[in-house]
Amino acid sequence: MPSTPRNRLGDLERAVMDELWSTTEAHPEGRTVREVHDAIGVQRGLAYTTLMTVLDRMAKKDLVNRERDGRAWRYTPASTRAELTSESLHHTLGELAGDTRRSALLHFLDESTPEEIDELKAALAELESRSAGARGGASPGASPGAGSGRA
Amino acid sequence: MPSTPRNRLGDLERAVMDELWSTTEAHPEGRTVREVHDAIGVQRGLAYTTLMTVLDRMAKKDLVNRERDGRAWRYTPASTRAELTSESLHHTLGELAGDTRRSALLHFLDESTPEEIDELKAALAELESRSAGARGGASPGASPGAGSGRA
DNA sequence: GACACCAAACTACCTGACGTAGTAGATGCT
DNA sequence: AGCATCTACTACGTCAGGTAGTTTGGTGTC
Repeated sequence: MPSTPRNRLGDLERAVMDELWSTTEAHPEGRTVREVHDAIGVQRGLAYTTLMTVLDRMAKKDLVNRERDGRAWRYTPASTRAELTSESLHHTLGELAGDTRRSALLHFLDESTPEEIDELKAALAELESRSAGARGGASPGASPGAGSGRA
Repeated sequence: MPSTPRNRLGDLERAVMDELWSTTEAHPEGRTVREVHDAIGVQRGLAYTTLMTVLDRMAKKDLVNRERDGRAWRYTPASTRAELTSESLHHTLGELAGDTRRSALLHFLDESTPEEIDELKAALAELESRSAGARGGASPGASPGAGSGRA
């Protein structure tokens, strides 16, 4: 479990997570500092050590995991983007009492696009069909088709 | 419109908003620094000027509005708790691509309590009944009775 | 009118997080 | 041994937030 807040990421931290997330399929073993630096640091004119420090801090915050690979570390995201987002949503809503939460949700939906609302409905339906399926013979683990494939 | 990010509040800022929110009905005119200090500053051992500074900053960030009352200012929340929460939710989800967002929502729902899910469904229903009502007059009865209970 | 009081304005300091990076030490390869 | 590369440690600037002191100006009072 996270040992430190790990809420709102900084800009570079966010960029690092994006980089790690977007390459987890291609590099399940994780990425080294060098690779991350090449991917996002060079174009920003950042020093190698900057990425090293940032990744080190992120590991301490349990935003990423790391594993030795020879003399280097390989970093992997500790959570998926979806998980982290979900966490953030819960965090935001968690401080509210039930009735206020209802009101906040209403506001939220009120300012959502039809697409977003459809996504939400789809997720709700998915959840329901899953729990319905669980009564007969569950197939856990398998995430929905949408999953992680990013643009 | 907000001139500054106004996302994530600090602890004291949050406490101040809570205080303002929880007393808007009793004090629609808003509260003075003195009152806020008495309400939440004294028990924390904070100086009067601390609350003054914090409220001043919050006004500059458009988190609160203020209005003269004799020589003092009266502070009122610039948004309801629900609005600010909704804003935060949008902000969190706004950075995601459609498919990732769906996945995030699914995760979110997955870790939500049945009550929370019911609240969400109620909000969705409320939204729908409202737009239906706009068309020709369905029965908007929907939610109100549901989860709210506590103070 | 002088004075005390109070609120506001201004200024300052500390701390923690983040972005940034240099230097030193360890390790492995040739 | 020499060199490259990686990690560890340290440091610094900046910004936001929490904290509070000092100064200024208005108001009521005697």
